[in-house]
Amino acid sequence: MKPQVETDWNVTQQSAQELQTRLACGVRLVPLAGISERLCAVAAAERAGTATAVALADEEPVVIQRPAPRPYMSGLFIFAVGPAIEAALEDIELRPDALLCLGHGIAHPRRCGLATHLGVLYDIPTIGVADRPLVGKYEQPPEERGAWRPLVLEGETVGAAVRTRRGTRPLIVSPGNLVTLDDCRKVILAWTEKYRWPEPLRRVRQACRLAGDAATRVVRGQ
DNA sequence: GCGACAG
DNA sequence: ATCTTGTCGC
Repeated sequence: MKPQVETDWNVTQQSAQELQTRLACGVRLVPLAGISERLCAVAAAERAGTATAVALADEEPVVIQRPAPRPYMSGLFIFAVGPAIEAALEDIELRPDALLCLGHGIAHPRRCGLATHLGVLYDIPTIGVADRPLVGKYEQPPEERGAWRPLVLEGETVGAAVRTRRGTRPLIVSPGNLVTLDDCRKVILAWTEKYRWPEPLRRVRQACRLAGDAATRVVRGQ
């Protein structure tokens, strides 16, 4: 799949932030049509100037590495890994019903985290899932799987802390684009069983870490 | 002003 | 993310 818009990833911090503010206006938090059978999970990371992106729609994950336009910065995650993600998604032939993204959606200082950014670029439903909040506050949900509490930023609910498994910290989910917060909770629980992370995200996270570590060893010359 | 700060 | 320490489930 290809984005609707061509992006210049080599931009200054200020224009990157301005782009985020602009893209946030294009977000539509409407209910996901039907049950999303065909999901695509996406994970990315930057290390030592190299961005690694992994996309998984079928059995085999697509692993891509590209030079990072800029180092990772909190709040500007996608500007470190954008080219790698675009390359990985280009190898996904069949357009998925939704993108499950490692990172935040609207739970972001400018309401435009990685999941939201991708959702607007590709005009596709996206859900952001993260280990912890970037911004916002939540109360601890009960221990039962499925329990949740809203993630509140500036008086607005921008996501949810969802207990996907007993005895583990909740995951932070937020709408990216073309989904509701209810959709996010529903999808995350539907794809979680034994582990804290939804299975597709578990796989792309692991593949991303393995590939990233390997690339770092090459850079170091080991 | 200072700390916090997705991967 | 990565590292370290402590706890818990199999």
